[in-house]
Formats: sequence, C-alpha cells, structure tokens
Amino acid sequence: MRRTQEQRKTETRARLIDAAAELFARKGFHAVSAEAVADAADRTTGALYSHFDGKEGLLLALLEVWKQRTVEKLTAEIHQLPDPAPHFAAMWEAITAPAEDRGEAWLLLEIELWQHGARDPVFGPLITRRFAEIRGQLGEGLADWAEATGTELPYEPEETGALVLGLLLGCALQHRLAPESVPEELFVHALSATLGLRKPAAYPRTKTTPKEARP
Amino acid sequence: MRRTQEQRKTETRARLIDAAAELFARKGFHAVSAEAVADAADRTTGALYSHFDGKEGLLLALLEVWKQRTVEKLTAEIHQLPDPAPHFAAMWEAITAPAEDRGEAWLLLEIELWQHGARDPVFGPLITRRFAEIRGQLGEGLADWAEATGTELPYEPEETGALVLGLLLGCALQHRLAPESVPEELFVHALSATLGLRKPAAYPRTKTTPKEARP
DNA sequence: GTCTATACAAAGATAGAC
DNA sequence: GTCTATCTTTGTATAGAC
Repeated sequence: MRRTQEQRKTETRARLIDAAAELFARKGFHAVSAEAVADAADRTTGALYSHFDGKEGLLLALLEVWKQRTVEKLTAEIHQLPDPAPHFAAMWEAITAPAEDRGEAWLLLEIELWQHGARDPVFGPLITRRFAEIRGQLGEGLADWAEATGTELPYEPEETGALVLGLLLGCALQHRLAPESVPEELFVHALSATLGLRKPAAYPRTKTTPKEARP
Repeated sequence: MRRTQEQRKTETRARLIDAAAELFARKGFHAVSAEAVADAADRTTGALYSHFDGKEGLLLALLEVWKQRTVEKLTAEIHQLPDPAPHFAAMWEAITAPAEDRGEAWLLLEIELWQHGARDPVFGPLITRRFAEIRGQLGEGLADWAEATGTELPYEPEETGALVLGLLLGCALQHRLAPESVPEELFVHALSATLGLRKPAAYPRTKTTPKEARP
C-alpha cells in the first residue's frame, strides 16, 4: 500500500484544481475564498496551502492544466475536414454550451484568466503566451487545411488565428448575455466571410421563417 | 451661498463615480475596497454609503453614467462618412488607446461589467440591455451609411452591430495582451471583409516592411 | 452632507497535532 | 500529507459628532 499516499496527493491536487476552475469561473477569483475552494474539493485550507501556497498559486496551477485542454478543444482536426464551417460550428458549440457541459464555465474562466493577465504582472506573460498558442494552433490548422484543399487564405496563419479567436470570443461574450443576438449560423457565416471562404452576401435571411429552422 | 451644499453633493457623486470607474477597471470590483474608492475620491466611506448605499450601488450608478458615454464613443457620425473604414479605425483607437486616454480602462471596465452581468441576476438585464443598445446603434449607423451610399449590407442592422462589436471586443482583448498580434490595419480590413465591403484577399502583406510604416 | 470611530464579519495565512 | 485551531489583516457597514 505504498502508493496510497502518492495517489492521495495527486487526487487532492486534481480535486482542488477542478473545484477552483468551477468556482473561479462561476463567481470570479476574488469572490471565492480559499476555504470555499477547499470545501468544494472536500479538503481544508491547510491542504490547499501545502500544495499550492495559496489561492494565487492555485490559479497558476489551474492555468497550466487548462492550457492543453483548451488548445485541444479548439483546434482538433481542422485540417482533416473538406469544409471548415462544421469545425467553426463545433468550436462555437463548445464555447456556448450550457452549464452542464462546462461550455459556459469555459468562457467565464477564459475571461477571468484574461483579466488577471491584463492586471497582474506575474500572470501577464503566461496568459499572453496562452493566447498566442491558441492563435498559433488555430492559424496552423487552417493553413494546413488551405494547403490540402488548394484554398488561398488572405492572412498569415497567426493573423488568421487572431481573427478566428477574436470573432469567437467577441460573439460568445454577447451570446452569453443574449443568445438570440448571435445565432450559430451568423457566427459561422461571418467567420467564413471574414476569411474569404464565402461571399458575405450569401447569408440566409432568417427573418421570414424564424421557427422550424431545424425540424 | 445656498447652492454650496447642492454643489458639494453633486461633486461628491461625480468624484466617487469617476474614482470607481478608474479603480474597478484597473483592479477589478472585488479587489477594490469601498474605502479605497472613497480615498481616491477624497471622501470617506460614510459619504459613499450615504450616496450609493455601498459598493454595489456605486457600481450600478456607474453603469448608468457610462451608458451614454460608451454608445456615443462607438457610434459617433458613422453615416456621414463616405467610407466606414476610418470610423472603424477610430473605434479601434478609442478602445485600444493607452492608459492616459482612458482607452485601456474602457475595455477593462467593459469586461468587468460583462462579468457582473453574466453572474449577477440583478445586473444581468442591465448589462444585456447595454450591449443590445450598442449593437443597435452600431447597426443603425451602418445601415444609414449603406442607404446613403447605395451599398448593400449582407446582414440585418442588429446582426451587423453584433459582428462589429464582436470583432472589436475579441480583437481588443488580444491586443491588450499582445498589441502586435492585432495591428489596426488587420482589424479594420477584417471588419470590412466581414461586412462584405471589400475583398479579403486584398489585405496588404506587411511581412516585408515591418518598420517605417508611419514615418 | 460628511467625517471619525468603531462594531462586526470574513478572508488569508500559519503552527502544531495526527 | 492533511486536519484543527488560531492569529492577523482587511473589508463592510453603522452610529453619532460636526
């Protein structure tokens, strides 16, 4: 039973990080006490401090863990698809998914992290790198797709990534408050138009048949 | 001298709201104590409580004051211009301006308000309305311009507003952390392309001459 | 209408037992 | 490695003087 302690250690870290992600997203970093995180993870503040040296350290660790998850989530197998539009739709659904699927928390946590990056000199470079990686992966994925299909993209990969991420975040922010203000089709179509993959004028008018869109 | 007390009252409100805007943007609502706001406004917490009934009330009042300012800032005289691109550039500069011009604070405060709207049931409807108003004004402004110049926009006014605001916010978020990742020209060009006002492929490659862009 | 002083609550952080 | 108990700091909110 020598492994029990090691396991416990790992599990505690994981539990604390999961609880922190949930709470920081839902209530915000400053609105959540270290004790609340510990309680949610079925541990105590003592354990939290011994592992992460406080709330800040926990946020830092959380950031590391989420780095991979996010990038993977957003960039999975773009270049394998004949048309990137379904992938844009998948991205959109991942980030706007209702609470049970953590999509809602995803956006809130991402914004929470951005704020810390914009305000805290320690977090700044870390979050900046995080966003750069996402841009890079998104851009590379689309560049690969373009090459495979013989399409010409009007921007450099990193620029492409910046625009995809920008429109995604900006639209998701609005969607979170007023879902009807940015329907999925609008986002997907606009993104395609932005990247020159389709004519903006081809956007379907939904004014006539708002219901029965998906029978 | 009967007016002195009335004046003092008005000035105190203004000072507190200004200080709150500054501090909430720079450090975040929860990270700022009521006393810190009062100090920055050269008043005491007593005055703050008598006027706004606490920090929450102050945030609420701040929201009201900023409602007009923001909309005006983003939507000034679009329809008077022959080409909306300069207006997009002006919007971009307003939101990405360095700290002295409050541009930096603008974005941070806007995101701060969004978070409260996404989390607090009381603020939710207020912030939602705020964003809807901005979308409406942006969309109407561009619709007016389109009509005046005989241009055809591919989206309904509110949709247009959502896309402009979305790309603006999403790009500004990234710009705040890494200014070089979203140059002004990229944003302006992409937005024009999104709205079908110009061909995406016409984007100028700046790779060859990164310096000497503005002598 | 504003200030000083203060009560009261909550959060961050640590020391020592298990 | 984790928990209990506790110390210290900080913040919210109010009561009463000016």
